[in-house]
Amino acid sequence: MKISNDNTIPNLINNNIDMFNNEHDNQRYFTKIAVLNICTLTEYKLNNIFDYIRKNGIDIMGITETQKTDKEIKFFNADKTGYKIISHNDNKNAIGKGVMLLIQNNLEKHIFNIEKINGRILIIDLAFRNNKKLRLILFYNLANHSTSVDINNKIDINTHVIKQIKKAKSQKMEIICFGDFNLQYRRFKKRQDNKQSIPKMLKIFQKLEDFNLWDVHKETYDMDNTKERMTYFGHFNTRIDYIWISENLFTKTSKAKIMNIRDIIKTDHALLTFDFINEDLIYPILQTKKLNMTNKHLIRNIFDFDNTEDEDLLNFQDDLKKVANFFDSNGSIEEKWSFFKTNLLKVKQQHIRYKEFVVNIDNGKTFQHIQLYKDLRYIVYLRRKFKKKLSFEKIALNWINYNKYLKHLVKRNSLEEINSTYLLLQHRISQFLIGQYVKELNEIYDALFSKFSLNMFNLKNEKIKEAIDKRCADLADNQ
DNA sequence: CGATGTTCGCGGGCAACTAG
DNA sequence: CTAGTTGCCCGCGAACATCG
Repeated sequence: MKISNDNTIPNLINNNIDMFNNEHDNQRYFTKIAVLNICTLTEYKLNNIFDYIRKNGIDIMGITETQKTDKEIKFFNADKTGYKIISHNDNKNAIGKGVMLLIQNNLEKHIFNIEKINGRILIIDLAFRNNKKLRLILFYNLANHSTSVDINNKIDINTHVIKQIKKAKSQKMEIICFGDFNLQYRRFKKRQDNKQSIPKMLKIFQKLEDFNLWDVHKETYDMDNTKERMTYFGHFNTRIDYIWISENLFTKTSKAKIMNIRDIIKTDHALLTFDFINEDLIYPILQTKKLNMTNKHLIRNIFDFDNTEDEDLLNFQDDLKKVANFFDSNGSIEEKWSFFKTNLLKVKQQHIRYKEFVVNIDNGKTFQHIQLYKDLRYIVYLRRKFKKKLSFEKIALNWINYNKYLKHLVKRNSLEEINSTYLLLQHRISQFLIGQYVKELNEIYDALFSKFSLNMFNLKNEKIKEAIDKRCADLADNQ
């Protein structure tokens, strides 16, 4: 098991934020996710669920098999305080289908995209600061697969899910894929271990693993080596409910549980929960984008015939002739190309020396990516937030994080003259001093700007000098 | 929702001008 | 000479747009 070495430890900063909102102690630090097959939703059950999630501080709760239309759920008389309901079902034929998501109000406003498929899949995309995105995929698969039609439908649902995961991966989103899969991992594993062919239905597990998603409960309980924990208690007890999450989330997971809450809510499934440290996801420390240092110079290899020994050149020609005999002039253009790539290039690399050639990326065009410019933009961004009432409140709440970053920024640009300003020393900020804060931000801005323009000036001069030098060299060569 | 980019109108600052 | 007027430029922020 590979885990990246990001050992995020709870720190003082976040504890302070907790104190700020003293409602639930850990709420701000951990985000809790749960999923339950409700086995037909009723008004009574819904109220019980709300009661339960409020008590346990669950942020996002997935419910499967509601068997109720969106309208019916809308008119349930339930105390929804603090949460929003997003339900989805096939409104013509709601039986045996229906998924629903209960999401905390302060997370709900981060939603920027909702997709609903076949009354069985509910996809919700959330966006957070710093280009962090999270995709929730809640799904409830067909329960029976006795007929070939059912099997095909089941596979169809699976492919939908896989497609959406693929899309999310390509957009670098974190993924939580959870729900009642109605498929047993155990069966997949057995087939795989015995090197038997895997039924199409079960291939979804293969895909999930290929996408580097983790079955959080399997890993937490170490089910591969110990006894399996069941999630469904019917004629046979089986494990068919899962929460699969992307690697980054998995590394930040603190707890994962399979719980029996059947004495509170009547259903034949267990409740699955897990929580993760949300520090870098939902309440991040503000940062501007990091510079991509690896791409600063493009290194290309160029063959250097002039400096290659004569002997090697002769060998090269001999080998080339030998290889050329295998060339198929009737082949397609792709075949010819791959022939060239695999054979000729190989021979060339064997005999001919090559030198490294560094391609400089034009700095003038990439000035927007230098740290100084980013910092400059950051000040503008911060100043704007200060001036707006709503965003000011947000800043006030998270001031310690902003303050920390601002201090970093000042230090990074070694703006000594700014170091002792009022703004940087405050642990709390007051709305009555906004004018003062903006003034000080302007000071920082001015200092940064003068540095920036100096930088640009130097850069420009360098380029001019470069151009002149080059011309001189050309001139000398020509004479 | 958040990040980023773009457009556009407003007002301050400044210079040139003008009326008293 | 001075106080007020006009016109212009520029920077800023609000608002809008776009993407994911």
